[in-house]
Amino acid sequence: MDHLPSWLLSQVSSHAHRLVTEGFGAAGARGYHYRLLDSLVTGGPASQAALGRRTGIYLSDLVGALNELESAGFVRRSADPADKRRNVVSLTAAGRERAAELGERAAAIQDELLAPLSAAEREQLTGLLRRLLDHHAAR
Amino acid sequence: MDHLPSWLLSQVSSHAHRLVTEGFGAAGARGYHYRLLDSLVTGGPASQAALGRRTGIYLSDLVGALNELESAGFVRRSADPADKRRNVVSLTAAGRERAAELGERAAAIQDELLAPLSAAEREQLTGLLRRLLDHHAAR
DNA sequence: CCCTAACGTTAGTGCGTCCAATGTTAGGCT
DNA sequence: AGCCTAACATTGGACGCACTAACGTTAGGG
Repeated sequence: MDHLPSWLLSQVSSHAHRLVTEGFGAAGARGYHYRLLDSLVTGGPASQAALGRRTGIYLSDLVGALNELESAGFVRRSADPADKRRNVVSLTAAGRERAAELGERAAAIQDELLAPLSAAEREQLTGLLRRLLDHHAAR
Repeated sequence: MDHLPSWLLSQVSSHAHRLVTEGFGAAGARGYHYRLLDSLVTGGPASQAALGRRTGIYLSDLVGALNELESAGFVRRSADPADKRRNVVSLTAAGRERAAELGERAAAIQDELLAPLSAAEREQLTGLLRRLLDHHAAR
């Protein structure tokens, strides 16, 4: 069975997931929080629908995650004057700090996950994964 | 964010997971079933504890998965005469057939998942993943 | 002979992904 | 203008997988 890439992938991903939930969990966060904050940092404010497209998170799950981030003061929902259907989600100052904090944790997690690989191998891996992702993300 | 391997890994793994659950789900199975049947084919009969070690499935989850496989007639639990604590889990004839059927599906899923990669690249990928897995599986 | 460890089982948690249904608002078509 | 369809935010639910805690039973070593 250990010859099948999907098995390997799921096993490695399971370890990765454990590292991520441990690392973020120790800070009282989870994967969705980081994904959202990071997307807001690099992509700017956006409606929830746009945020969902950017992060790959389902709209229904986004609601809950944003509720958590909002009541923690990291994020703000404001009505879009140009389109009353939309909430414009943006970072607060605290949210920007939080994003930086979680970013550092993410880097540490990265390092632990990829510990056995050289820098060149890490790039190889990300290149291959990226191509797989691009292929499948295109539906 | 798309520069972080753990993000890539989780995204790719998410697509892989979707393909797997779709592929197996269409046959009324799920990942645990295939993992277990395959492990029984390649590793022979074993106690549940040993099976858990071989597949990486938690003992507690194994119970449920084996219940499903057993009531479908694919697997048999028999008391180990040498150790009354153990159940020896073994394949039935139907189970062997089922394993072959799911194996074919697994191969098709593989192919779909790795479609954009050449044979050499697939080996590169599995090599890298395997090294990550070995590193982290060693606790 | 007792203590500890291994075994199988039950129950419950958490995260991430996904689907279905609802009410609201925008925008295109006629 | 009015209608219809699509987009948006939200709720409530489901499932797969990983993981923990607790329990009773049995083996085996000190």
